[in-house]
Amino acid sequence: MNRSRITFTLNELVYVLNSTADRLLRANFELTYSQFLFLVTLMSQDKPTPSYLAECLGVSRAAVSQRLSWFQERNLVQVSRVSGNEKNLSLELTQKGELLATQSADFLEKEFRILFDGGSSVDLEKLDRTLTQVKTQLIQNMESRNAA
Amino acid sequence: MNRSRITFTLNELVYVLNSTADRLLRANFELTYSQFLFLVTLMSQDKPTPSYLAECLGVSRAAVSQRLSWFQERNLVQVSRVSGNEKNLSLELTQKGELLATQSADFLEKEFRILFDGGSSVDLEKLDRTLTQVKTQLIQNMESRNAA
DNA sequence: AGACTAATGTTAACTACTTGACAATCTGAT
DNA sequence: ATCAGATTGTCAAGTAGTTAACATTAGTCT
Repeated sequence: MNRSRITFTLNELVYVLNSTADRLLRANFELTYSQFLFLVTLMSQDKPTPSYLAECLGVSRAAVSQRLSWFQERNLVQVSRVSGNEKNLSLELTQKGELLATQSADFLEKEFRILFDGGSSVDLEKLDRTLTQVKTQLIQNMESRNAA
Repeated sequence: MNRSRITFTLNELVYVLNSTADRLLRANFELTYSQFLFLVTLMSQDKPTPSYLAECLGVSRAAVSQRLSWFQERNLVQVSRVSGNEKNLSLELTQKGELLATQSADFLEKEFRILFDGGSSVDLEKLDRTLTQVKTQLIQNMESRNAA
C-alpha cells in the first residue's frame, strides 16, 4: 500500500510539473515541452550525434531521426557532417535555436521559482538529494537482484 | 538551475519506477504497466463509467473507448448497461480480471518492497508527505496566480 | 411538453513514440 | 589487408495517446 502511494504521488507530481511547463511554453513560445527538452538537451552538449541525443532524451534513435526535420525546417537546428566522419551526423543549435532555448529556459525557470517559492516550507535542495538517493538505491538494488 | 534539477530528478525517478514496473508485469503477467493501471483503477471503483475511468487515469474518453475492446476480448472487463440509464456504460472487472489485478498488484507490491527496502535510510512515508505538500502548494500557487 | 444545455461514448485524422530490419560505416583482431 | 562485429541513421509498420466533430441521451428552465 505504501509503495503504491508514493509511486502514484510521484507520477501525479510529475504530471502537474510537465503539463504546467507545456502550457507555459505553448502560450509564450509556441513550443511543446518535449520540443523544449530537445533544444535544451542539445544546447548542453558540444555537437552531439543524433544517437547520443536520443540516449540523453531517453528515446529511440528513430524518434530523434524523425523529429530532426521539424527543427531544421524552422531553422532551429543545423545538421551537418564532419569531414572524415561519414558515419555520424553532427547536430548544432542555430543562433535562432540557441536564443529560443535560452529565453524559454530562463522564462520557465522564473515562472517555476514563483510557483515553488510561495511561502514554501519545503527544502527543495534537500528533497532533490533525497530523491536522487532513492533513485540510486533502487537501481543498485535492481542490479544486485539481477546478479543473484 | 535549482528548479530544473529537481524536475529532472523527478522525471528520472518516475521513469525508473514505471519502466521497472512495466518490465516486471510483462515478464510475469503478460501485462503492460498501463494495462495494469487500467485494471487496478477499475478495481478500486464501484461500476464506474468509461468517462469517470478516463478522468481517474488522466487520459481522454476516446482513449478509454478505444482500449475497452482489448479488455473485453480477453474477458477481463465486462461492459454493460444499467436499465433506465441509456447514457452511461457500466464497467466491471470479470472474475478473471479481478484475479489478475489482485495477483499482479500483490506481486508488484512485494517486488517494490524489496527494491525500496534494501537498507534504506530514507523515510518513504515522510517523503510521500513532502511530495504531496509540494504538489498541493504548486497547484495552489498556480490558482492564485491565475486568479490575479 | 418543449427547448436549450451539458455530458457521454464513438469515430476519424493526427502525433509521437516504439520495434525490427536494413544498408552504410567504422573498429579491431588476426 | 581483410573481415567479423558493432554502431549509426533511416524506413516501415504498429501502438497508444491526442483533439475535433458527431449523434445520442439526460437534465433544467419556462
